[in-house]
Amino acid sequence: MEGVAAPESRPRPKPQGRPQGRIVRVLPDVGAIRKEFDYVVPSRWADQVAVGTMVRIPLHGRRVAGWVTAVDVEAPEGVALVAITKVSGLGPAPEVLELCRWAAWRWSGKLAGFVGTASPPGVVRGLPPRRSARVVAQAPDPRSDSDRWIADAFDLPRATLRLPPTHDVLDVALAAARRGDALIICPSLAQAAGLAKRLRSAGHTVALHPDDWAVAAAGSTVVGARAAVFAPMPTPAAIVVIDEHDEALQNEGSPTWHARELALERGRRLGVPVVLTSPCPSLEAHKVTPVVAPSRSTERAGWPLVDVVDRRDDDMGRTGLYSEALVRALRRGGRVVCVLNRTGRSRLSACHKCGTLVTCERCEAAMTQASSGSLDCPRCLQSRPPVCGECGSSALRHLRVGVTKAREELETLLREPVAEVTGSTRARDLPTARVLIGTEAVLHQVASAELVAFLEFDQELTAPRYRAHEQAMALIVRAGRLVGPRRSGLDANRVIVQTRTPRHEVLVAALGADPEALAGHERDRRELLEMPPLVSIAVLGGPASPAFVGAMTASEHAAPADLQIDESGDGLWIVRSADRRGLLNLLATVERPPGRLRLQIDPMRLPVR
DNA sequence: CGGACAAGCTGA
DNA sequence: CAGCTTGTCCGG
Repeated sequence: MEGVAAPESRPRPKPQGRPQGRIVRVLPDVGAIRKEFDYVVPSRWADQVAVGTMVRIPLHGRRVAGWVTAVDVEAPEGVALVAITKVSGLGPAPEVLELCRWAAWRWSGKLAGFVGTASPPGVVRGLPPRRSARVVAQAPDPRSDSDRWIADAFDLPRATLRLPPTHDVLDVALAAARRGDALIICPSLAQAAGLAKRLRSAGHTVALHPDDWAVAAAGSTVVGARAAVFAPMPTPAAIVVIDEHDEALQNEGSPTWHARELALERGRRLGVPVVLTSPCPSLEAHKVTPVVAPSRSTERAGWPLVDVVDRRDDDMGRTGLYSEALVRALRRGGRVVCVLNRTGRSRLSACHKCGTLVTCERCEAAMTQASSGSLDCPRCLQSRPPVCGECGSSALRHLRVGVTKAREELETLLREPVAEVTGSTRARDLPTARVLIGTEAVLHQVASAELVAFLEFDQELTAPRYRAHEQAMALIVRAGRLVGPRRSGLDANRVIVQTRTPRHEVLVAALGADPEALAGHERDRRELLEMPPLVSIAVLGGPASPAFVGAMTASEHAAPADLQIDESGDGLWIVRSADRRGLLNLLATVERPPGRLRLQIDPMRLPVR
């Protein structure tokens, strides 16, 4: 990309009648400004500005940062141009800038936000020389026979590789890097750093995004988390998205951009293959790529052993969270991880004496008990000591216990220390106890285990979120990576799932190592319920949303014929259409009313009515 | 975003 | 009506 290359001087036609110098268009790095402005470049810097260059500009009495988005533009009539005050350094190349423009349209976001994500974390004045030693990288893949199907996926313009949970993704990364400079996107930076290290051991020059921005811009394989989809790459040869089903690939805040979709778009524009990997491909991946899978036997071999414990006939009042089958398994040796997706001590309690449900005296919502013991109302944030509101007794029965209480119960049951792992536990100071318990965060913290037990999986299966089934499957996949591939034997590593719905399609698919079966069911359901990806949804919020919805319905711009607008209470509006392009174009063209408007396109979580 | 400027409000 | 607050506009 010329825009990124180190500046070199070459003759340019002198602009006529404008002795001040070249004129460039600049996008200011100021949140609320969507406009671009024209500036003069003093002649001493003329050779240093290209599309993407980061500059400082005077704007309305102050100096702000910005990006050059066009050079040698036609000067606007009747406006006295001001000069840029500084050339700060290199920024995203034109190719990435265009990708940012597309992203701003696709997720109704601000261009400056995306360009900022695509820019280096510090000032980059020049690029390091490209390192070309790739001797080891050219070595043949020792596993090329069994992994032929992986390399073959790169011969398609785009594909989803259904890689079993315990299959090493390094094989895919190597297959990509063998083709040249590869862009490899992982769900987390920690995963990216680990993969980068292993690729380097294999002889590849690897830039870890965003820290090694300049190395990437000079030309190398790039590994990073979701923002790496904007990494500078002069000569990309392939793009890989690892675990495309992982929610971490979508930006949590607004705009809700998704690295999978950006990777597909970037690959299409560059004409390079995009390979998504996942043990349980999302419906989004199914919709836009062919799914390439190994043989059934290879796939089965890469899934964990899953045991489903049917709790329908259990006396749960007596056994609580721990079935007899589970307790037997927990008592066997080895590291054990229990997962219960409820924080605190209890989510629902009743008085032990009078039986009254513990509710908030102000709003009557069920109160939750935190680890500290205090009762908190999740709705109106009232708080009170743990006593019955009716009779004042301090003896409470926990009807839906949280992790804190579950840990105490398990410790009593096993007569050995049980440690609670929370989201804030640092990986290096993981408790040394054999038995760990926590919310799903524990699956991110622990690297391996002999047993992973989901104490109450129905909560995941019935969660009021439209992606609940895919999310539940992703939890089993994650657990499977801790216990490893299936082996025979009574004491083999396994995932245990306690449930009252043992024939649930998620569990059937996990038991049979057959994620495709789940995808079929899920597609039908999403179609019926009009949920993404079969329709596109925009969630509008903020004080300006009623005015915006009004402007949308009154707009003479062609709206999609099936446009559907619903108010969901709490000031949110849900706008739906199966015609995504039409919906996005409408959102982009409707005049923005003054005031704050929050816009989320196809968010991971929808407000449920 | 944040400065400029206008229009509105308060107190004497 | 000065002096201040609040709102709206707009940037090259």
